[in-house]
Amino acid sequence: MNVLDILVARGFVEQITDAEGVRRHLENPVSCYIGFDPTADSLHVGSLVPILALAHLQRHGHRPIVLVGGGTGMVGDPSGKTEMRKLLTREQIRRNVEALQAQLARFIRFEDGQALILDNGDWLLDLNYIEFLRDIGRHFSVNRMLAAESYRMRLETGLNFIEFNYMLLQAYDFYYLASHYDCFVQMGGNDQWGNIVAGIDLIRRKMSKEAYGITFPLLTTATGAKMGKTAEGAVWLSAEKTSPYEFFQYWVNVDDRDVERFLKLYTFLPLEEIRVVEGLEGRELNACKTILAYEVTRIVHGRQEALKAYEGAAKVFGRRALPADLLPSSSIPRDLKVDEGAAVPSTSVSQEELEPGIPAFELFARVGLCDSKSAARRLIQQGGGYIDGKRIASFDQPIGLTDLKDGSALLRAGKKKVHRICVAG
RNA sequence: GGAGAGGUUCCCGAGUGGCCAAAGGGAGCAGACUGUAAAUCUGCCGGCGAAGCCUUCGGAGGUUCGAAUCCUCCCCUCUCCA
Repeated sequence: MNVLDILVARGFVEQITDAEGVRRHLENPVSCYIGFDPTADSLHVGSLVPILALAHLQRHGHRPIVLVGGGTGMVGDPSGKTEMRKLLTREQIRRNVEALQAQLARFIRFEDGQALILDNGDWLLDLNYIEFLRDIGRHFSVNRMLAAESYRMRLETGLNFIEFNYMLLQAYDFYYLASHYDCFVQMGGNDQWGNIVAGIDLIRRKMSKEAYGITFPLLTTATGAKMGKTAEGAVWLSAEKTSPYEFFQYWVNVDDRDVERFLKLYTFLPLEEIRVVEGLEGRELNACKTILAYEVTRIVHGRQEALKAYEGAAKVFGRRALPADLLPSSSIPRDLKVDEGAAVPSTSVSQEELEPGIPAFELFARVGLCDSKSAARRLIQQGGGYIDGKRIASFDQPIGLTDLKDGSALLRAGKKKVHRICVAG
């Protein structure tokens, strides 16, 4: 089966420059690249679709090229954005590039040249301006660029020259990879369409060769929110920025309507198995969400962490039966025994402090369950503060040794946020 | 460079001397209802133990008993002109 068909079937494809051409091109092992912006020191859930697309490609014998934008990051892509991004310093970009490279290695095998990871800073940073203008710039029609959909929003609010230039740089990247690495396929988010097409045009003019582009849908959740955004901000792939437990919870809490779509996109479970989900409704979907969460967490953080997160959730919210015939390819343990010390965040408090007791609202603020003491007070006054499942009656109720069983207690804010406290030492 | 418009609390956006911690909407949070879902309804939504106090309306000064609101300078954005 052609990878393209798989990508289409799993919902990865929004637009293709030339479906037949791409299919033919992918008959043989080829290279295929996606660029990642080094705007932060970690990727987030939004990057998962491109990453997994490359992983699928690799499974089908193609060679993924991951391009980290150490050069383009200096400029900033205006595509589809309302505002200009802050310019990062070279130093920040260098650090981010390194972090992203390490992260990407978790998803794609780079050994023995099965995949490449490149930094476009290597060829962009030393470009000679005049030469670049004469070689590359002359192939671009400003009229056409101005008409590009990706710039439209910015044409309304304002666009400066450095950003306007971005398209040339990305087109040049594609051309560079085509000529140096024999890579004629670029993929990216749908907002990259204009940049990708620009590269294809450049390759045609400079090399008289055909290149191809595939774009992914820009995902939003069923409620219309951007994928991977929560109140706390982005859901990151790095365990330091978003703990595996939080990450797991993000997926458990997806909207019913998103379950099937996400299983196809974010897991490697076979499509035939996922099809079963279509017939499920209501609470029946909960087991699917658990498996979805487990699978994605496993792909991102590894099996150990995924298990810990699953156990932690089971401990807080109770176990849920997972039918043996539901998504059987998943390696999730279906007879989970909940262990002590599962992945619930915890804080230890000294004996001396617990002796007299700490006012509940202070404790909630201190362990990070609430942003401030005021917020904690409001929470508890509204009946959203619990200790070991019992609602805390007043915000300044002291929490002391007598409230702890076996030296620990489970604090809960609202329905989903929990934190364990235990006696220090 | 010239002319004009504007920068308000997470976002959008009112407010043009005291009644402003600042309308309204969105987001978010809690409660009810549930299924760790959605929708709906109710409450909350700068900080500080409360009365009260402290910090906030691009930045720095100034006028005033009192400023987000008036004045000066500066920074930034947009529109039109060159």
